[in-house]
Amino acid sequence: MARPRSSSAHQKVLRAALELFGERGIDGTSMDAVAQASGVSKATIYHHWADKEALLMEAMLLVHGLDRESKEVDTEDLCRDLTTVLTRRNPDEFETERERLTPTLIAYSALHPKFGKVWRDGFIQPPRRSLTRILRRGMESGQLPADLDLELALAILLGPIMYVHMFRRESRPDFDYIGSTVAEAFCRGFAVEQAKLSKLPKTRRITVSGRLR
Amino acid sequence: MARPRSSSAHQKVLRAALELFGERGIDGTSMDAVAQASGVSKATIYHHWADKEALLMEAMLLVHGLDRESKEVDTEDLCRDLTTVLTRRNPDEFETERERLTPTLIAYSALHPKFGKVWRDGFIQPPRRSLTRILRRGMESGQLPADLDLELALAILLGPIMYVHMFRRESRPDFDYIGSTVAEAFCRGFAVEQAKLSKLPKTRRITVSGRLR
DNA sequence: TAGGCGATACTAAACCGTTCAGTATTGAAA
DNA sequence: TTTCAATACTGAACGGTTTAGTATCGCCTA
Repeated sequence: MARPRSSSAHQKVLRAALELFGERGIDGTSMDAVAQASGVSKATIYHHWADKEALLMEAMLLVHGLDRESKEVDTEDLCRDLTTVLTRRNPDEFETERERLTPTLIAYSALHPKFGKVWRDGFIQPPRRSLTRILRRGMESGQLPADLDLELALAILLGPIMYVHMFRRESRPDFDYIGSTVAEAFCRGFAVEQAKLSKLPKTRRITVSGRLR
Repeated sequence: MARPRSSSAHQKVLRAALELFGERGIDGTSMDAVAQASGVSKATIYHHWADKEALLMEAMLLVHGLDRESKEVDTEDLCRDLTTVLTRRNPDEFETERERLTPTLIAYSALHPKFGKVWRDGFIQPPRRSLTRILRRGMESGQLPADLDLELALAILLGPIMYVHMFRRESRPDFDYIGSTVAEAFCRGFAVEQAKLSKLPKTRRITVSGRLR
């Protein structure tokens, strides 16, 4: 028909929104500020997005990567598979923005359950599912204890990475290094062969799913 | 002089603020809402605190426990010491409030560096220091590799607990269980005796401070 | 009787979302 | 190639709401 929407304006707004959301928080960023920073008029912004939340949602999708191919890995080598998933980088170009946005999204998700569900389903669950599949295979093949506490295992694998994301941002840590180290430490700590070699007295053995025995 | 300030009003405001900050976030909580919820007039609130940030600060101190005895532990048993620190509960009565407030504080700290510094110095650093001391002893005594990457070790120890706090709040996890399991897994993964028994091929040995060799 | 207290009104600023007149840009018909 | 209708964009203004913080009252108590 007639004039199509300017995708350049669309992109400029998204970039500016990302920048500002990360810098000042979501509540701390007014639509006027987005308009000014992007150079796109507020009226136009409201033609492209219904409201601030819609803009936030698309910005989040952009920064987290829209594709999210969650290719599965299965190389028989438990530790290698875990490492692969834990060191998998997101399609990056928005790494900085994502890093800065993450704390804000955590808080926002805690306060807005609806948004939180979308965020978690889209970006927290996928790696959890990949890891879960690998762990289950390990349990079935006997490499891991059959009564492994999955929830705890996921926390042990993903927690350190999140921790570093959260508190060591300025020191620009090497996430590949962390991911592989965590995976290997996990395997050492939980793989059945290792457990059998443990010299820890039985009373302090880890049962992993139950408490200490 | 004359009439002293009502400590009851003071407490009521703090409690209400905690409740609301946790429930709606900091930016999402107006001083009017605090006044209404506490039953204390806004004028009185501003007699007790200079501004919203001062109120937030005191509320945070309250919820995190003002005392914070950071008793050191040293029982020659590395793993036991780590477990002790990781399962140390805070003086509780405000557990619920603290749990709810944490995501908000993470975001707020990321956006307000000044506040963030106080928060981290007060409540993130102490356990880190305790653990660091224990880890150093382990390195000196030879129980841990001399070139252990402290930053990474801290992430591995504290990350899983934070992860569970963050994402598994509803499932009411048992933090003592997590703390002790993480400590023991860490010891298995990194203690030198265990490492020597490792059957992993040398090329996949973990050097812990450097990358993979 | 000095000063804390509650109630309420107030200010100045910021916010979101809407509206509108005027201008620029487009695809398609002529 | 020209024309034209349809739509997007700008810039500015505006309404209604909310905010942090101040000010002004009497009332009440240590």
